[in-house]
Amino acid sequence: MVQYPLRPNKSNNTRVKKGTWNAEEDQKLIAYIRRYGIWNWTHMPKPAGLARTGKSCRLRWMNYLRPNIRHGNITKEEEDMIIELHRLLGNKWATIAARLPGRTDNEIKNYWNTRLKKRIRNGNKLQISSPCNIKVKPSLPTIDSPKKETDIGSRSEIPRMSANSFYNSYGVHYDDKSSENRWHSPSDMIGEEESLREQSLALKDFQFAENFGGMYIQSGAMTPVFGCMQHELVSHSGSYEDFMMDLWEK
DNA sequence: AACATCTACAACCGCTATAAC
DNA sequence: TGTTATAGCGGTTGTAGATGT
Repeated sequence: MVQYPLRPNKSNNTRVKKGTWNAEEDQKLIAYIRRYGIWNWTHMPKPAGLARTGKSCRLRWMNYLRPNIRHGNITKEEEDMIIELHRLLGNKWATIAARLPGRTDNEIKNYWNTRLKKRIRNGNKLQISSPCNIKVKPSLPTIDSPKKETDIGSRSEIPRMSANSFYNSYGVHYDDKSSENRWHSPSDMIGEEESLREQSLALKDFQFAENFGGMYIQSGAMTPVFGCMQHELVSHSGSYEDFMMDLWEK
């Protein structure tokens, strides 16, 4: 869509392509991540054979190529959730996106800016067809820092560990040992029923979902830092504190 | 049919947070 | 403690396609 010319990259004098990604570039990025995983966005483009910045690769992956992205129209239910969550959180697009499985922050931001905002501007009240029953509670403290009540929705709500950027940025985990040699996705691993259960959790307990959302939605399939699989996250029967303690003791 | 305007959305940019050194 | 590298977020831009005149 957006077409930009190749520009010289100041740092290494290579030419960096900008603008819309084509199918060949998508294939290169997918193939590379399938083979090597995501180790460093900045240094990935060159070995992947892409004349793109790491930032551009990350954006393309996160917003379009990542498994489990839902392409297509926003449903009425999703719209209701966006409206309600925006009312509660403001422009915290990433946080709102974490409540809507398969939707990206960019997509939600665009939807708001191009459709919903206009309705407000025109003086039409945004009516929610069915209440979402979302309650915002004071946040739980994170592992390494106390929580402020006003900090709802910020990135700091995701439990931090030394390698936090690892699971934050790794949209997926590819298991070479898998006999089927294919991507794992939350629905692959935990099944539709568990996926629905997770969504239900998200609605029932905002904060619980906040912490799960950071790991589950952003990391896609697995949290290697914790050494546990997604189905362990969603099937944990105890409280959030119990869950975190279990992880630390592992 | 030709042109103007609008809409949707992919992708960019600048900034901040965090980790590593 | 300061600096640097990296990832992530939110605001904004640019353009293809749709719609209106």
